[in-house]
Amino acid sequence: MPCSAIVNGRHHERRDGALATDAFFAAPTQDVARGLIGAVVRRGACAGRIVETEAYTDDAASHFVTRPRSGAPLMGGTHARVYVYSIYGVHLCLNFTTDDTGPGAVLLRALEPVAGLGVMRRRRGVERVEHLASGPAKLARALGVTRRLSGRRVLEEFELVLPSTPVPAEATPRVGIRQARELPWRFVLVGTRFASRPG
DNA sequence: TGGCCGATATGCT
DNA sequence: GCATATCGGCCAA
Repeated sequence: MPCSAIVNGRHHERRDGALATDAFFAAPTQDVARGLIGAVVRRGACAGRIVETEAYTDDAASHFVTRPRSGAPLMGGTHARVYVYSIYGVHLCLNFTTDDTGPGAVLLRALEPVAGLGVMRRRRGVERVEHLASGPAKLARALGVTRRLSGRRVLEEFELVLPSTPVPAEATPRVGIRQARELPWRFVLVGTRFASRPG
């Protein structure tokens, strides 16, 4: 979705922002989670605006702690890598690893679909656009994520365009966890209809 | 090797 | 709002 900045000799407003770099993911995990709100992530024909994320570090709910064999190596040893995990047997969830000084990953929880809606509908088996990627496992399925992506470099598997103008986001407790519920490390785009649940 | 639990989704009341 | 399918990952034994 790149668009030229110059048309007919005049500068037009840029709708797209900067492409993310590996350095973007080296920052503290909460900053990366917050910074991804409003970004557009693309994989193949499918793209969506990120409207909900969560940060995980070395807290008690983090896979760095609860999955020391499968999750910790990526969360603790890398940034700008894909971390895919399975949950409840039949679901996959998509994370990007963060923080070049310690363990961290951001869970992508919901997208506002912007391209490839037909492919997403086929993969998900639902019609309503609000339901295509309104949850972490729905999102992973809509984008065609597989376990084989885990460990790959994020920017080799996805195109990621960061917002060009500030985007309002709200911080809330994370969803579906029992430990560390008090930490406000879930970020939701203000006013979106595409989150897994209200802010 | 068995048992428990989970960063969920879906369908039904 | 609530029940439950389903199985990978982990650990105790």
